[in-house]
Amino acid sequence: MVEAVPSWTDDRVESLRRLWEEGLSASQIAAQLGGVTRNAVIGKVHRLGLAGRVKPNGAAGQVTGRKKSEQEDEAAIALAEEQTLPEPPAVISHRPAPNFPLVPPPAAPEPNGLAVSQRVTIMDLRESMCRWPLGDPTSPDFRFCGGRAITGLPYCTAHAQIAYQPAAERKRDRRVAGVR
DNA sequence: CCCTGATTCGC
DNA sequence: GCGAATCAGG
Repeated sequence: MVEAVPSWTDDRVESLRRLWEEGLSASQIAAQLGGVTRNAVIGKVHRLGLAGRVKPNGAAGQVTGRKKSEQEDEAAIALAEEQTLPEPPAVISHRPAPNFPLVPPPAAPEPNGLAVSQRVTIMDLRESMCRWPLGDPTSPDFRFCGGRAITGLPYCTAHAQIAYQPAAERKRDRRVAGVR
């Protein structure tokens, strides 16, 4: 099933607006919307006149003035242990993945040429590594995707798109109130 | 190197 | 209008 590339439907623009205002970076928004690049997001944001956020926001982005080395390593492990099961970021406005497949996803678009299945154990999990679960968490064979996660998100671009699929399009006519 | 948004410009 | 390429910066 090859879904046509969505455009900037009212739905998506709505999400874009909210996510942007919530302080997510363009790349993060792009990952969640899927089908668009951060450039597309930025371009749209400007066209919408949303550019210029008063909130630089480094929280969801990079850690400013932080020594990232061992610390982040432990942080990643702690994070992983704490959430062996998938956790939907609070910023998600749609719905998180209904269920996580216990098998690797099909081929995922990786423009960066990253390996799709760079599975790693919890011990090798590092910050900025995709934490998409693979297998039974109680099994010794349990692994994480391990690909390069989008900064601020627990998954790589491929898994982020699977995890954050936009809610089914509302086909219910809601134009009763305002047809325009 | 990783990332950020801003801008340009061909489509 | 759209978004890749590019720019300028952290």
